[in-house]
Amino acid sequence: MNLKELADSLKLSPTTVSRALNGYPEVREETRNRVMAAAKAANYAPNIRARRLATGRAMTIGHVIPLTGRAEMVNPIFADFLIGAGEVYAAEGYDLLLSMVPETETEAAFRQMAANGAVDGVMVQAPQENDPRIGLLTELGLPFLVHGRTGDAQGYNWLDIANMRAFRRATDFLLDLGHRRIALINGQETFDFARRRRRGFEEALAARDIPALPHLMASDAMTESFGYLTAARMLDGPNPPTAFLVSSVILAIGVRRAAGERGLRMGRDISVICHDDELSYLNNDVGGPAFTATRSSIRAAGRRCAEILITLIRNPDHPPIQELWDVDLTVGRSTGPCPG
Amino acid sequence: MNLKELADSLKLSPTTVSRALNGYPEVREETRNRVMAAAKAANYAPNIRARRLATGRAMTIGHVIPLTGRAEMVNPIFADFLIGAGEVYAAEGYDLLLSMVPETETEAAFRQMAANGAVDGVMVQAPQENDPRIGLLTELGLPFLVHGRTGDAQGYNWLDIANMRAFRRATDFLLDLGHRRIALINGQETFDFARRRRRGFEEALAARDIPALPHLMASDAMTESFGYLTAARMLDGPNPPTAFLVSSVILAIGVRRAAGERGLRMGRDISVICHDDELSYLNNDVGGPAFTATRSSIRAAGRRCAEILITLIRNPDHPPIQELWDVDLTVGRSTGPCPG
DNA sequence: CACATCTTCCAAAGCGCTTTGGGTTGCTGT
DNA sequence: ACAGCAACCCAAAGCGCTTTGGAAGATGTG
Repeated sequence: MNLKELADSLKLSPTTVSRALNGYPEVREETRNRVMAAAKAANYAPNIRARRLATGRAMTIGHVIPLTGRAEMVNPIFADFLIGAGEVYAAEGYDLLLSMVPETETEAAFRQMAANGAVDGVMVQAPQENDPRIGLLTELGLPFLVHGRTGDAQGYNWLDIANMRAFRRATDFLLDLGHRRIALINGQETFDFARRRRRGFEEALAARDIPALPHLMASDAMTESFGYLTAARMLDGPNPPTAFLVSSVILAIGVRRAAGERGLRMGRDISVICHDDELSYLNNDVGGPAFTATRSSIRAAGRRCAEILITLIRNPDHPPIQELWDVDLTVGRSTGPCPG
Repeated sequence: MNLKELADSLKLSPTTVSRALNGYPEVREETRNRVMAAAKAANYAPNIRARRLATGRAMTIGHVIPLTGRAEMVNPIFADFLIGAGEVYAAEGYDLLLSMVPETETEAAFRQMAANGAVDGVMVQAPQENDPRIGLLTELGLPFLVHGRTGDAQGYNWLDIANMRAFRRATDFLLDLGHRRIALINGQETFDFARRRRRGFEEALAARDIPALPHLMASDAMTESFGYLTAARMLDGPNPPTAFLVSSVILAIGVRRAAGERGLRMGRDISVICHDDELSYLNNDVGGPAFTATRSSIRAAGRRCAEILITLIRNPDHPPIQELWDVDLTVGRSTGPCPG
């Protein structure tokens, strides 16, 4: 059943039926009701491919996930972010086009998207230092929003959390508890967020004239095993840390495993603070927070990012939107005074 | 730049340019090369919306994720599955349309998709008992593939792992080690996979005349905290289990936390077997498997599911494809003989 | 009553591609 | 020299919708 058939069955023109269905005013209320009823009865839904061609809008937003071959940076995070964004897209009538491409082909993927009109805008996640995607998308004229930021953070749209401030605060918290040998287990420092976190960490130490110890700093993809192996190595080495600051709950779980195997009790023998993205399947709050954590819901970020991007798509001349979210520090059972 | 302009610039008809670009034989090799070169030089990409309308194919596959409000069942699993499927889609030229809808609206979402022609087929995940989606999609005539299966598993396309066999084998393994009080921490038993796993568990016990103990069986969304709370409750209660069989690594991490807090060493004081989906950020293999586990890569399943679905879309009259994957049991450090 | 103004509807022209159903041209064999 | 046949190319008709630019009829105005 298409528009023409529906119109014929109603003895109306396709024009009128289209207008009735889309809420235009030039149609009598009674006619509109007739049309609506007939459409519903016939289980009619306008062909979305034809509509997209006719309107010139794709009503689709693209998320391009670069596949790196290693544990995808995106993986632990992107599911929740996607769900948050997807909720908003659905509510606003946008489709979500998810594109997995080898990292080397992301530029081609974006060029393709811009040229073939598959999407009205794209979401950019996990920017790296001087991320080429930002310049490229600007050049292509495709509306985009960056979750995170990089470079001077000027002239493009982004939403980010205050990573540096969060990690500075977390470090101060550990220092106040008397810890001096604090380890940092970070995400890959090609990513901007990880660099900022490290800087927050280092600044807090520097402010108290405490040297950052290279053997107590590590960074890589945020997997449980990386957290485990790193913590194990540090704990077994000379001058082991008394506290860990780690960039995700997943890493923290690895740290907990290493500590547990060595008979170290978290919050007593050893302290751990992590960044908690509030992943739905890793709730840190049941029975009081297990980990002391800087926290910020990645799903909420996804929702807000979607809202902003849709605003930008609807208002092409909108000035850049930049939003910085502050981060809570929640005290849990994984931290305590420095022993000894 | 559109096809007509490109054709004009080449002094050819749109027909010929279209054919040249799409690899049809009725065009001289020399002409084809000229067209290709011009297209590349002009950075031309055919408008995908127009192409979709003209061909009648969406070249898009839909994944509908029902939002339940609680920790989405899909969440821990679906990211890896999606990545696997997405790789194949990208390679085959299909787009992935991801649709998050409140659970109550999934039927409407499918009807919409079928009527408006947004997708050529859909992937169905995590089927429940007598899942209404199967009947609905059959009725709508939309090609679909179920990851998992339900009911009599007849007459529709699915790919599943041998859940029952896996859990029966895992239970036998624990029984052989001398364990008699074995706890089952399962996913929500509205899902078919969880029911099968429970049956495997129960059959193994029944085969040795060991009663299944209701207070040692629990099922809910597979979050870390559910694993933790349940294990804690069981361990603190009367007749605590000496072994746990759990439905995911995430649950197992919760169990490990509960055990750790009680000073119980895994593999010595207590045994744990889990099902390992080989999530990329929860690698169980680093330094030898931490958990004894039944394992099957969810990402590989995603890849294969995508392949099958594409086959079905390309061959509408293909007889049902049903694929059952066997599951390995990997022995790790989390199991040992029953103490005492 | 003539004229302007809404209100309500429609015909037709796109949107940018694919595809059907021919036409030309040049070559072969007789 | 001419029919027969490939090889190569094109005009035009869709695909199913939206949207422009009226037209017809109803209503108000001086």
